[in-house]
Amino acid sequence: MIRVLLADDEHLIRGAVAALLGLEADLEVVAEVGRGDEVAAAVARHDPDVAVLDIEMPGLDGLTAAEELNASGARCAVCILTSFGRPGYLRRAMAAGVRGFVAKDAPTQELAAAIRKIHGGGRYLDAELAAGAMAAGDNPLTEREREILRLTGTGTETARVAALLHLSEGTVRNYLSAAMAKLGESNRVGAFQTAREMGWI
Amino acid sequence: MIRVLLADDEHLIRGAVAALLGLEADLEVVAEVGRGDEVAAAVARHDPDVAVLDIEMPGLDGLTAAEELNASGARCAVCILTSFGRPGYLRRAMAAGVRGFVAKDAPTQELAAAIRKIHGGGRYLDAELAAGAMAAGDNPLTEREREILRLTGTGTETARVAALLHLSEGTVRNYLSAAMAKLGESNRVGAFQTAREMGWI
DNA sequence: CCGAGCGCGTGACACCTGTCATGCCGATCG
DNA sequence: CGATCGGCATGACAGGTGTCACGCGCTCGG
Repeated sequence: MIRVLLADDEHLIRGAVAALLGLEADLEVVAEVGRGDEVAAAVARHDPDVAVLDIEMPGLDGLTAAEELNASGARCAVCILTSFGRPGYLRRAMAAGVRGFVAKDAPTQELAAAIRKIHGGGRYLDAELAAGAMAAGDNPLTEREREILRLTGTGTETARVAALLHLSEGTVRNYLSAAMAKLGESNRVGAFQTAREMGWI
Repeated sequence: MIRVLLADDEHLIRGAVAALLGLEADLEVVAEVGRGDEVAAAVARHDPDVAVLDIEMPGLDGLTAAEELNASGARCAVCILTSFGRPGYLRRAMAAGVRGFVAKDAPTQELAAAIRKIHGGGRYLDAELAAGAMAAGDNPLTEREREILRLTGTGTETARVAALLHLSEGTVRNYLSAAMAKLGESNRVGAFQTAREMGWI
């Protein structure tokens, strides 16, 4: 019996996935959490064999939670289950020691297959996503660029961003310009969108 | 036995929701589709009692599909199941004759409860979402404003937007200015984000 | 009927943005 | 060690952006 922990902020979906896994004779969902920052405690308490983590979650995102588990030397294998097969996500997941990466639009049986595979010590990657990640290459943005892109991407005015980061307005514009050049976009809106699309923010 | 049609573009999630509903003795999933433009044909063929539609789908979004069903006088009741409880979505759904609206982060049992309720001729609305929709009020944007906001929101340069719509650049900027005023934002990025947040685009 | 209101469309002006040249500092490497 | 490269930071300039006043046509309600 493979003991599974499920982390996803959408309660109904979490229950649905639990129902799906419940149909498998060799899988048992032993814990469910709805926030990233509850993952570590739940793993400690229930000692699952496999943790299935969504990425977009309140508190702490699934990738950071996976990094945390890895750093603390947790025994359980981690499988990411996400809507967004963004290249940057896959990279970060691999770097965090994640062994499985499944998209929410993968075939129905794929999650159970991934869980079995990684529980056996193997890895499970969606071929499409892996190819996409290879093609996209590494994240070219620096930390400052990401930070400024994040802020301006939510509609924050340049002046406010500058104030928040204790920078001159010109400097903020310059980071945006650098990000735009790296991303091949001609304005901040496009730069933000493609950076997000790539999972680089 | 209530016959249910399921429409969601995320294959694995669709299967999971089907598994969830399969646990209910009085519900039967008779058809699944992954695209909005396949909903009408599937309804015609399988004659379900209730159609559960996601909003974000390729081909045709769930709200438009619901409008289509309503216009064609289909017998089946429609329940929207979505990640995003945006006020504008709920409004459009109500206008389309949708009788149920459930968020993907609602409690696990809520979907089955909603299906039973609307199959019995009632309505089922998430109280939180309904309150939010009331508070937000109507969509203040005109069609032109929405169109231009959509385009600039994906990074398209003003000049290109103007060319696409056969307008002067000044006119494009003016529509954006109007949208910004209506949304209480001071730049196009913020305007796009809040318009999307509200489900007004 | 006819003014009021609204959506559409435009150009001119002030201001914000994107670009460029420049400098500083720490890390890497022959 | 000195050279080189990459990240951080800034100001000046040109061009794009947000605002405003204005005009056109349509649709209501008085």
